[in-house]
Amino acid sequence: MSVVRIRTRDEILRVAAELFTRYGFKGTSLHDIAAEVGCSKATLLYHFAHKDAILLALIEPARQSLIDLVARLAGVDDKGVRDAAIEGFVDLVLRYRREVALIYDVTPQFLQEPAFDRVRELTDALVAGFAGRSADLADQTAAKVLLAGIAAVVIDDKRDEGELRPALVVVARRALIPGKD
Amino acid sequence: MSVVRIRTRDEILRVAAELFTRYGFKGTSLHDIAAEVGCSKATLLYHFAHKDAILLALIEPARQSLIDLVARLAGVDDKGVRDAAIEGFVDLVLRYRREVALIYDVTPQFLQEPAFDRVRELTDALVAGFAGRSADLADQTAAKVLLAGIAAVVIDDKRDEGELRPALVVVARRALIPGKD
DNA sequence: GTCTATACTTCGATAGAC
DNA sequence: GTCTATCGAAGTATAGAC
Repeated sequence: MSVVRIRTRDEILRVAAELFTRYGFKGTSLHDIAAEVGCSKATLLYHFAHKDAILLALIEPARQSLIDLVARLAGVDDKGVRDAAIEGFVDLVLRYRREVALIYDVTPQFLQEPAFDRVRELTDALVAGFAGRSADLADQTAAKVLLAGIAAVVIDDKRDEGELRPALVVVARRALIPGKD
Repeated sequence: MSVVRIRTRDEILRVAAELFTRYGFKGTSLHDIAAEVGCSKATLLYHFAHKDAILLALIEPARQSLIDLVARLAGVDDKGVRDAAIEGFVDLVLRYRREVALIYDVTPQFLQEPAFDRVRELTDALVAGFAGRSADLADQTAAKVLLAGIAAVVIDDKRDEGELRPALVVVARRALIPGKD
């Protein structure tokens, strides 16, 4: 029945998230996941076409949130877009820390996956937001540095969201607000 | 003879660097390297104990430069350490762009390698330098963001060193110089 | 519709001949 | 120092049980 299907599928995702986070994507075999779930490798591949599809399913919610954020920023005027982008992105990566870590674990290997097709244009839009839609190359470079740096810190730093959030917003504002040095 | 040994070894490194850069570490098999070099897989593994050892040999010069930079920063006083760290790090990653990209390609998988044992303490020393040896958590967070962000941009951005260097130094200074927002 | 058994392919690595 | 042959493990694929 579909209840069982969903249960098994969810259990696979739960176990895979745990093992991918602990041992990395490449460090976790289908055999490992199947053993922990209590099923066979073939059962995994009944629910997911291949190993990659398990990871893509895990990061899908984060990807949707990124799409939503970029859509929201499109409606913000040039004056407010920088702050909206900074706060929106910091909130997003703090909310999806595990997913961000998984994405970093498998890039650049996964960048050619169809599911990643639009990710490049999404991050480009975010960079434009961080740069306040400036055409200046130095502003865009600063935006790229902050975007990648914030994501990396959220993965690596174990402090909780309450401590991390203000520090990340402050450094982004300080680096991206022009005419201060 | 040793001349031949060195020639083959160097050729393996040359080909491996090219293939790793183009297809990624995981996307390049020993078979691929051997075919391009014109030898067998067993010959590769005569010169290098395992596949990982080829990559470690490729990034060794960059690792040595990082050790040198950290040693140099230890002799700089608190007042000048931030600028020295920023300029030293930007120069280093621009000099070893290919190696930095290779490292990012294989982390976090390689972080447990013995050769990476001291890398964590080296980057910690660099973070302290970026933060001007401040004990403030917000300063240290800003330092981590800039360090990771600069490395990521150097990998991703195809502009040459002359264009990139000033933009990177400026954003780091702006973000890390306190009392400006 | 859900799952098992099993076979196929590729990969990193080893053994032993020359 | 280099080769051929082969191993074990991993990801993948499919036929068929229930």
